[in-house]
Amino acid sequence: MLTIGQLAAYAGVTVRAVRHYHQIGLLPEPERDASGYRRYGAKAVVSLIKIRTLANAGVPLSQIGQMLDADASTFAEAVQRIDGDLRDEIERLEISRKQIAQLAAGDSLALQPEVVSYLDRLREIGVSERLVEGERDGWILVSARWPDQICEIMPAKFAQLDDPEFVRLYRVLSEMSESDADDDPRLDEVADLMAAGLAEHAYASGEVAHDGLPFDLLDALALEYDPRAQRLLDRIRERGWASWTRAERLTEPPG
Amino acid sequence: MLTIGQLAAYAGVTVRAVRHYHQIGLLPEPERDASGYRRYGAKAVVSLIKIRTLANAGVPLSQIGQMLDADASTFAEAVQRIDGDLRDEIERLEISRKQIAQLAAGDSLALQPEVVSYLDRLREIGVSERLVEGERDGWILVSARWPDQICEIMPAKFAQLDDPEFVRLYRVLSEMSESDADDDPRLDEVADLMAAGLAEHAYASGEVAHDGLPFDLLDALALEYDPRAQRLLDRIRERGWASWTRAERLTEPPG
DNA sequence: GCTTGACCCTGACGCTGCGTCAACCCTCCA
DNA sequence: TGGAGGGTTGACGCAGCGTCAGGGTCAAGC
Repeated sequence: MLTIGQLAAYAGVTVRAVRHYHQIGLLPEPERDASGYRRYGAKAVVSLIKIRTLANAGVPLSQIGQMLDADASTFAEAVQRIDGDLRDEIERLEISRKQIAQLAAGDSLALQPEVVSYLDRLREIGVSERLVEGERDGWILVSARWPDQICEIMPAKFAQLDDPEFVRLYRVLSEMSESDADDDPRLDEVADLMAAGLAEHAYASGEVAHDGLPFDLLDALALEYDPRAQRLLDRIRERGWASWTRAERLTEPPG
Repeated sequence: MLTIGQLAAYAGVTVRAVRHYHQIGLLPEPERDASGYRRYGAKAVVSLIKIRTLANAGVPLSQIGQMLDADASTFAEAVQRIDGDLRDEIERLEISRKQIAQLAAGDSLALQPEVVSYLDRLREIGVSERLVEGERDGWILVSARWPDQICEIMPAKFAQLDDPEFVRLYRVLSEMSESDADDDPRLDEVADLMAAGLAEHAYASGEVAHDGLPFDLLDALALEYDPRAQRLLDRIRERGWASWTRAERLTEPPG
């Protein structure tokens, strides 16, 4: 007769594992000797080895019991099912690996490569790191909800980079965000540039751009990054636009 | 301001998950409104999306916090580590799949194919299902501890199948195990056949066969399957052998 | 003003397969 | 006889939430 330690050693498992199998009813509790020790026979060793064989093959403990006393076809069925589960799990992990491989650079976190290179272009034209981070978070919001629209939106954004007025807009915004001044004299210039950009964009896209995008959230994000953005938002609204993120008119343009 | 439900919906996670991230300190607790509801701003949405991006990539929650405020090289390092973990996990599952693929037939549970075909051969020569099951469990014990020796042992076992005396031995054993008789007249014949087989085997292998094999366990297994085996064991010992499973002499043969 | 349904809150257990104490008992060997 | 190295039960811990239970709140319709 074997003690639990000998049994476990024979099957190559821990004592704790054996006791666990008892607890969940997978391995029957054996007789006890006078001092309360469990005493095992050879059949227990065989049972334990069978259990471990299935467990090593990825069968959940909860199903091993049924499988051990199933007929051949039921067994084969269960094997099929478990193999399918394993396949799914492997697939999930493969996807994870692909995803993590895309996380090489910091910016690419949750962003498509087009957006990453757009952000790099912003840096090249002299936009401050702070403003770029704000842009990045905005794009994270957009691409989280409308990942498919990103590739439709980006070409227009890249085109803007060739527009000297757009470049100037971003540079001035950069400087303003770096300064500590509460009320910057360049606010009106920036608002004019923005309004012009919005008008152009509205013309280009026929004012039907991207319904359902999280504009409120984008505005809120900007305000959280810099509360002074409220002043700019007010100026934009004075010029008849709903927000800088939205080519949508509140009022018709004069004339 | 967003409620927890809106936040969760935006990031595509459950409310429970968000609360969990609060609990483990991954996402900071936001302000509460007058009625105690959590109120979130846009930055929380961004944070949550970043968290989910890493989590979906297989990063453990416990490491996401550090990764989010790590510099590029630390981040890349962590990515490497996690990718390695994922690879290991996938490999483990692949092995599981291979193992489970080998469990197609019932007998092959924990047994190499050689053994399975040996058992099939036993069936072919008319050995009862009961005895085959006993053999099978014996081989499970042997191959659990000495899987590498199986391929050394099996050829000799297959050779025995061509020996008419061996075949007769197994057939008689079969019949005896099926009967209910407590004391079978054929015991002596069987013991003689066994002793002869053991002598042959001892000669063939030079009496040095397979030290450390679980002979006691094999004997015990047989006795558990059929306590009447004890009588047979006694007869074998009378003939000078330690056990039927062991080509080892207790006493020198007469003459 | 009252109900209804959809949210929100905290607290707690459940799942998987054991690892790892804690606190105590039993056996064997020097 | 004492200490090492077994054994016993009981309990918490792990990851990442799901899922109650037992409340309070909000907006809307009657």
